[in-house]
Amino acid sequence: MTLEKQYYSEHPKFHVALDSIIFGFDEGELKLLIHKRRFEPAKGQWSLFGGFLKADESLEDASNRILRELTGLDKIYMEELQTYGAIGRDPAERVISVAYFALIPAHKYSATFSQQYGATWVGIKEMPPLIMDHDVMVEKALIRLQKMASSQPIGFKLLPREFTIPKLQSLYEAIYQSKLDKRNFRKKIISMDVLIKLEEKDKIHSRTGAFLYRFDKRTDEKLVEGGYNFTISRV
Amino acid sequence: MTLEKQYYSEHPKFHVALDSIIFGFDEGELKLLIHKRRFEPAKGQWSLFGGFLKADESLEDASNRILRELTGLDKIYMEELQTYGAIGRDPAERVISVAYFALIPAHKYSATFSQQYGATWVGIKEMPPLIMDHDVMVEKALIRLQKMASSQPIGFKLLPREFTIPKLQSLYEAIYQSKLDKRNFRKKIISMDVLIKLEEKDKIHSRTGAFLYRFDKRTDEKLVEGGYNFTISRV
DNA sequence: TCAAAAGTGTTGTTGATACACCCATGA
DNA sequence: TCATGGGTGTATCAACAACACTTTTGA
Repeated sequence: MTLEKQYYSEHPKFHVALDSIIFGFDEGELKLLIHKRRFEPAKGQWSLFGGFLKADESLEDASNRILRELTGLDKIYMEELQTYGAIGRDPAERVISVAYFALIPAHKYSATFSQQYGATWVGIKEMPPLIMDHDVMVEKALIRLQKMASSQPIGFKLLPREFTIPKLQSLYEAIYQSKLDKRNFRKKIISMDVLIKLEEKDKIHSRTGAFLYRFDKRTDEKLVEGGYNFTISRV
Repeated sequence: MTLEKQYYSEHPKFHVALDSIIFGFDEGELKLLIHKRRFEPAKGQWSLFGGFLKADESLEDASNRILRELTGLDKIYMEELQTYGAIGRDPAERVISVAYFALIPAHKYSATFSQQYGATWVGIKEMPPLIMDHDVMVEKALIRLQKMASSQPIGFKLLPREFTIPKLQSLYEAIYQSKLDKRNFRKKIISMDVLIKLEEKDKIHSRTGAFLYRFDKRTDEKLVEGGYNFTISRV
């Protein structure tokens, strides 16, 4: 045994898990993907999706694996939220859990996966209590999402490729949980130069019909990089 | 063996470590506290301070322990930066490392501790290469510090209790790594209502002497809570 | 007397807010 | 014809950026 092995082996090892706070936007509401836990402890209670870290994968790989298994989607936007390591957080055994925060375009999410894992979308306003410290994670993720929404164009990650300005506004309203002034919203978002106006209108969601837009990927990337200040007066 | 034990035990365990990115401000420069590693692998190379998580402590406790052992200081400002878990990051063994970002008032830091652990302050501009992924951690911490400086009054955590406005400005300049306009800086910081002007002047650092100020803890807390926008034109 | 740093105000510009009416459409 | 939601413009105000000279003092 080498010196470093000796040294390292003096120290305890821990289970390392991952938990995913998965946001989606649908029916004008910000939603969270959760399920009923399938094993003890707390079997049957509402929980975030998660899993244990495997020996041959990095944390990001593991988190991506969980998202892929669950949604069938790849290239989902994901970032680390925080790592939770309180001693009694898992009543069964000590587990260090790395929480990841993900944004998925809900319209792409196939319901077949949903059934397989018992996944359920719940509106964040109607969210049931979750197990362990999962509620704390969600609260922190929501704050992160709000900050993110005010510093980079976020709609890209949560909306379908084509969308109307009223839809985009309702996304921001769902994230901020407050109403916005539609004239100021439109003025601001257009001045940012990230939207490409299309010819067609969406006639499904209103009688008048609203013009469809697309995000301009190039501008979006520039804005993400530089960061900017997206403030819209809340009403 | 209970069901949950059985389930949990199917999964591998990992060493969990902590690394601290410790910033201080001294001699007009933003500095980082590092040392030469005392064991293999990479013995003798520059490294962040860190240590392994113990079975009976939470992550925050462990990070606080490391800071206390190292600096003799308690109640240091500290927050999680990110968790690093790439497979080959530690060449000896797989280690999941939670990086913490800390701000210490460098004037309180006693040199005796420094000797015991071989701690060395290095200016971030003159930083030597660090082991493993520690450089990446520092880079991320610096960006975090810059964002933090533009959204809450940060001087509180890095300066002595009494300081002059030119000192405070030089702290911001060190963080942003660019010069600021002193009239605009003064105007902005005073309008924020966090400073209490004292009677005395600091005559050590200049001939004219500059008035001393103190932070108003109450206002500071309000601003931290609400967040604000601290933008000063960079020159 | 001079070098070095502290301190001080104004103006132009930009961006945010507040706010009300008309239009298009399908039921 | 009416209810619903889409779309548009302006005036006020607050905040930021740019910018140069005087004062104090110790060496």
